[in-house]
Amino acid sequence: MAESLAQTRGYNGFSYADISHVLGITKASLHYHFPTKEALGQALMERYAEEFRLALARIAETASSALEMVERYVALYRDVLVVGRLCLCGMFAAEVTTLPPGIQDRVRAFFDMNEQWLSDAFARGRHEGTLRIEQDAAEGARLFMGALEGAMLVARSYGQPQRFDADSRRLVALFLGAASRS
Amino acid sequence: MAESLAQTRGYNGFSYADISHVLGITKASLHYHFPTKEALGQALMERYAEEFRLALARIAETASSALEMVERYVALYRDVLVVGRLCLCGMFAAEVTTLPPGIQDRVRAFFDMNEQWLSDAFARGRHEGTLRIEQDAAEGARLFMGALEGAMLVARSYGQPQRFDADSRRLVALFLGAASRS
DNA sequence: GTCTATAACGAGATAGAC
DNA sequence: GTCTATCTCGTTATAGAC
Repeated sequence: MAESLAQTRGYNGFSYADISHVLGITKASLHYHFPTKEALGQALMERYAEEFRLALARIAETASSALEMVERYVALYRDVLVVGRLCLCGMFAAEVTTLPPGIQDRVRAFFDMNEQWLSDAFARGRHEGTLRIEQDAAEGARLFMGALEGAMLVARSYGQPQRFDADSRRLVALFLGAASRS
Repeated sequence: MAESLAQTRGYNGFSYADISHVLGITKASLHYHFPTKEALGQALMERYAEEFRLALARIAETASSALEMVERYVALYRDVLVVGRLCLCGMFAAEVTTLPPGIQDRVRAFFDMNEQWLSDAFARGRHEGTLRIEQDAAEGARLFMGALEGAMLVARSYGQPQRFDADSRRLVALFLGAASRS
């Protein structure tokens, strides 16, 4: 599928021919659905962001603590890493200078959404008394998201998801923890 | 220059033609110096890693504290970000599945070198009593390096190096700080 | 070492039949 | 919607003159 190829090889690393082989249809048929590669890239980003948005909403509704929210957030990333992919937006962010502007905008919008959600999670942690870090929740959210993207990037280049696990555990522990045992 | 193009657009985002235009020579002449793109990519990685190695050695020799080591390490990354580039290895890490194996190896070797150096810096911080984090220095080094790579990636997609500055300041503060004022 | 010229291939994209 | 056929362009790479 196109999404998988984009997350594995990047926007400049896959072609209409690659997708058509996997799907068993011709390039011309693909162009019927997505006239240009820009349109294809936009559709990919749109769907990816929408599914991620839904997943985050589900977590926010059902999680019983800020810690659980963040741990399940990390698991979303881990799930794509273990199958050899990167976050689609992390991948596109690396290639951003070569992307059509319409796709660049969507990359930033995805990051914005993630930062907002994490910011809410950390604010909840503060309310619960489990936030370990004194700082502004929004600023912490940026650091956290960037650190996760980087941890994925490096871990995948080694083919070792465990590297991501170690990093993400430490990272979560830095931000949130059990309430003080008083 | 080829290095700049690779750090800005990625391995799959530049061509012999791009470089030849910038250098004012023909593609054929470029092929005389670098017969294949794989050879060109390897040469790029080799030089980048060697210059980084020298820069790190200089810092380790002249820095007067672990905090200064790490701050100057962060400045190395910042310097490439402010001119719109990524760390060459961060970029290549995103494209790693599309790279010739000989280049993949060098990407990992670069990360290994960075982790080792940071690990030494944190060990020094522990010796000085400025290490804030209880953990294994090597594990902290991985988290730190990955977080910096990710912070660059995200900051550049916004065209805002200040994002990187905010993240890196927080990150450094998490790991190292002034000695307790006792 | 650098050039012109060209090969060989894959990319994104279109026309038009079915 | 999917196909065959084709186009145009950019890519890596080579041959051979200067």
